[in-house]
Amino acid sequence: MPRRPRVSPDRILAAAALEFAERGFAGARVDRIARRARVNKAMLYYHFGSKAMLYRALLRGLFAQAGQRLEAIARSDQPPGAKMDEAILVLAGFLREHAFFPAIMLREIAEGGAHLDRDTLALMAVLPRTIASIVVDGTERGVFHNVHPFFTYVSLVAPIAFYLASAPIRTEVLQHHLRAGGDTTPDAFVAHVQETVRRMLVRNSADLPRSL
Amino acid sequence: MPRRPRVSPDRILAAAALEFAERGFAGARVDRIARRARVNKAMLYYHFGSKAMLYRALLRGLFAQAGQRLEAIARSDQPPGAKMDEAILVLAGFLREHAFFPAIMLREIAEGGAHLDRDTLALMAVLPRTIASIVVDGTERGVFHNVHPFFTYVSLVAPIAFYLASAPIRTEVLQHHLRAGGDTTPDAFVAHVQETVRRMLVRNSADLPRSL
DNA sequence: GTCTATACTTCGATAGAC
DNA sequence: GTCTATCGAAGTATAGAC
Repeated sequence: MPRRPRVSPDRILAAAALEFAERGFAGARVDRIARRARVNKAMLYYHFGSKAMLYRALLRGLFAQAGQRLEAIARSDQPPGAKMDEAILVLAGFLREHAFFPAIMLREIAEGGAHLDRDTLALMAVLPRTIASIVVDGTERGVFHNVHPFFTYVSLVAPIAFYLASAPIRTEVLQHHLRAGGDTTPDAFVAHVQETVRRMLVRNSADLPRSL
Repeated sequence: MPRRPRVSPDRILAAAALEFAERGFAGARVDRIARRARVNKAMLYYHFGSKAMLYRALLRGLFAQAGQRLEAIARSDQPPGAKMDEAILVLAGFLREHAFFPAIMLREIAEGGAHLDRDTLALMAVLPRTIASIVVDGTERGVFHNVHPFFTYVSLVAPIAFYLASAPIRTEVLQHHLRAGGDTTPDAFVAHVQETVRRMLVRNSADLPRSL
């Protein structure tokens, strides 16, 4: 059973990810994507049909994978607090593995989903729903403080995406000697978000790690 | 002393704000901005020189105003905890007054400051620096837990900008019956961020409001 | 300061050979 | 499946009259 050649589409998707992250949907140039993928433009259209379809194919893959990882954690057999800790770690890990993804997320929020179809939107909605399910579970079991499930999602995904996507502008600001941000590492920031969410959700201070 | 006519430039800036927020720098169309401002394109170029200069003029004004409001709070005579509470309220208030601003902020982070000059970058950097100064002050006075000042800034600005900018996509998701987010209000979300940051910064649980 | 008409460029997409 | 060449639309910017 001969498998279809996957190398060309995959290289195009990888190139598109970089281009869309750096320039946004409107700013991305199909010629540049093709060149970066070392494929000619006609090939790109042959595989994906249009710029918009290429964009959606990219986002579907990204959100599907991220959603699956989070859902696995939600299904796992751990106390809610541990699930939340791991969810933050895994989501941040996914965004760091795909360094172009944070910028695309921020842009897509700002864009209001203008270039997305129903399917892609549905895959995107898995993320907040999964985090919300962990929050609801913890609240019902009485181990979490009563916090709005969707607010919890925003409180963790926004800082992570914002922090990771802001690396270029922080470098820019540093080069101009404007000093805002200082020295930080992604590891430290993810730990900070975990700690923040723990403090946000904890019921009694006895459960808090270290010194509150 | 005759003052120059400010109505045309102001209308152009207002129209540009909407266009850049909805479509981003690359997606924005100068024709559309001119039409929305009810001036012809030549007028726009007469006042602002180019699309990029118009964009920068808009961002300078926005960040200058926002920065001034935050700095006034930092200078005020209040305990650090009250300053932080008010800083969040005022920053969120500013973003809500200028409903197009959150989307522009997210886009500019993703863009890596590509269309900004040194001046605009400097005005932008005032925001994290001012929040950081409040955190450092509170930590030195011993009323705040030792949290990274820049992390604190990201932890409050990112959720607020993300939440406010996500209104269109949340509406979109709701219309497709995908249910993620549910019923929320900006007021409730801002209160949530205040509470989150309080819990993040508080030293002893006795200082925590309500039941922790 | 304000307008119309247009020059010049870039971009998404496709035709058609192999 | 892969390529070259190119079309037509859309975009930024400006010339030049008033």
